[in-house]
Formats: sequence, structure tokens, C-alpha cells
Amino acid sequence: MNYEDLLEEHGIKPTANRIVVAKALAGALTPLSLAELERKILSIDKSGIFRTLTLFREHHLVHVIEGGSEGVKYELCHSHDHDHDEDLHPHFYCEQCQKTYCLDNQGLPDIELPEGFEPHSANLIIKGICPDCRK
Amino acid sequence: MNYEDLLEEHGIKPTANRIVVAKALAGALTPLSLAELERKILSIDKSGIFRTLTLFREHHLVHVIEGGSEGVKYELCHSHDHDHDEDLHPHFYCEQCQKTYCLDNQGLPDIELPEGFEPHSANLIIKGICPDCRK
DNA sequence: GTTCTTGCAAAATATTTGCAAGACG
DNA sequence: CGTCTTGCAAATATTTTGCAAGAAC
Repeated sequence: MNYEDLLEEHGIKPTANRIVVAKALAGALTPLSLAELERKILSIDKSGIFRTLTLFREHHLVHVIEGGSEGVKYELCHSHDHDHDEDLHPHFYCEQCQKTYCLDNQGLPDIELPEGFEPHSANLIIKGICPDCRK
Repeated sequence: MNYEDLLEEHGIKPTANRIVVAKALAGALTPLSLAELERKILSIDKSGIFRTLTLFREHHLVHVIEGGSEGVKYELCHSHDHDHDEDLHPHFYCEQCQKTYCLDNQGLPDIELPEGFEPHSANLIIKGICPDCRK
């Protein structure tokens, strides 16, 4: 996949920094926090990474996973709908190694909302211990 | 309900401050953040409220809702199991007025975890606009 | 008097912004 | 040039801790 094209598809001007951030997210097996991205991308200042992520968010290139520990984590959207996140799925947060796993074998379950509530997005995090840490 | 008894049931020594915090949580219609509790309880320093909440958490008197905006929110546990949170339920976070509603008409859905994952707790937040803000 | 609790201040974290220099077109 | 992007520093916001004074037992 060409990252330049990916960014442009989302209406984002593909600068060198932005491509680096997109690659870092794409290369990760799990969602990454801002701090993790800072550690991973030494060439860009954290404010730059932050602003890039904010931009990506606005353009629905990444979505945000909340609820682990170290603040929010970012994950590339896989859907091809550039206006909505349709690929939301549950995540598993390991309380020991603090990694966040994507449970993308299944979608989010339907929740019945009372009359009048208008849902935009959802976040489901399950916490516990991952297989690696149970060994 | 007697708050002194409630605290003691959870193995917490009922000091004046703790009773105030428990009452504040019980009186709220929604989960409250530390900041909201600070605003609501003028008589206790935020570090005191924080330490009280930490204590409550350790003793399973409150559980934590993550994923809104303003950090984590705290909610009194309703279950009578003092070692586990059995009363977890989804929440709805209004992106406009930023209130968190409890959707306690239903429990959390079952999620199938891959082999080896050991779940301890879960957090489901749906974001959108609440009835009041749609008017 | 020993232990627990509290308030105040301040440290530690995390997130976000101002601004000037540089890149881009 | 004018606009967009970036890095650095610093402002905010939030959570957490150290410590000494006071309360509880």
C-alpha cells in the first residue's frame, strides 16, 4: 500500500512526517499511544506527532481507543468509508504487560439505546491478562 | 441506607470525609469524575478525594468508567459482592453536554475472547448525543 | 503514644498551544 | 510572497505523592 495515496484519499496532504506516522501505525500490531509513538518515531517531535494524529483523527484515518492505562491509543481505520469509522471492534487490554490487543474477529455488539439517544461511536475494552503474561 | 454501614461492609473505616464522598457519589445520577467531585465537595481537598476514591476502588465500593472525555469517572457499585464488580453496564457519553449516562437496563454483552485471554473487567462506552442536547 | 487520616504544596504525567523558522508551491 | 508545516519551549490539565499536623483509638 502506498501511504501517500492513503493520506490523499483521506484529504490529507502527504508530508514526510505524516507518512512516517502513518507507517508507524500501520506497522504496529496493536493500537499505539502518543507516548509509544514518541518512542518509536525518534525523528519527530511529540507535538508534531500529536498534531499529525489530531489531523488524522479529523480526517477519519485513525480512530481512538480509550480505556487502557496510558491515555488514549490510536489505530488506523481499515474501513474505506472516509467519513465514518465502521471498523470499530473490541479491544483487550492486558493489565500486566499493558498491551492492547485488537479483537477484530468480531464486531461490536448491538446495544439498545433508550429513546432519543443518537449514537456516533462506541468503545469496548476488556481488561485482564493476556496469554503471554499467563505463562 | 446508612453510609457508615455501607463503608464498613466493604471493610472501610467510615471517616467523615469518606461518608461525604460516598454520599456525593450516591446522590449523583451519573458517574462523576474527580474534577466533578472536587466541584461538588468543597470541604475536602482534591488529594483527599483522590485518596478516598482510590481506597473505595481497592475495596470494590466504586468502579471506574473510562472513555468519556474528562478522565475517568467513578460510580458506586451496586452489587453486594464485595470482591468483584458484577454490576458493570454500558454507558452513554454525550459529546455535547459531556454527561455520562448509565445504560443499566442491560448488562454487558458477552464477547468471545480468543484462547488464553483471561478477562477481569470490561468497559463499554457509546458516544453520541443525548436526548436533551438533540432538542 | 502509635497508627490512621487529612490538607497543603509540589512532583510527576499527559496533553495542548504559541511562535518563529523553514518548507512548499 | 503567502500558506502550510515543523520543532522547540512552554502553558495547561490531570493525577499522584511527600510530609507534617491533627484526629482517632
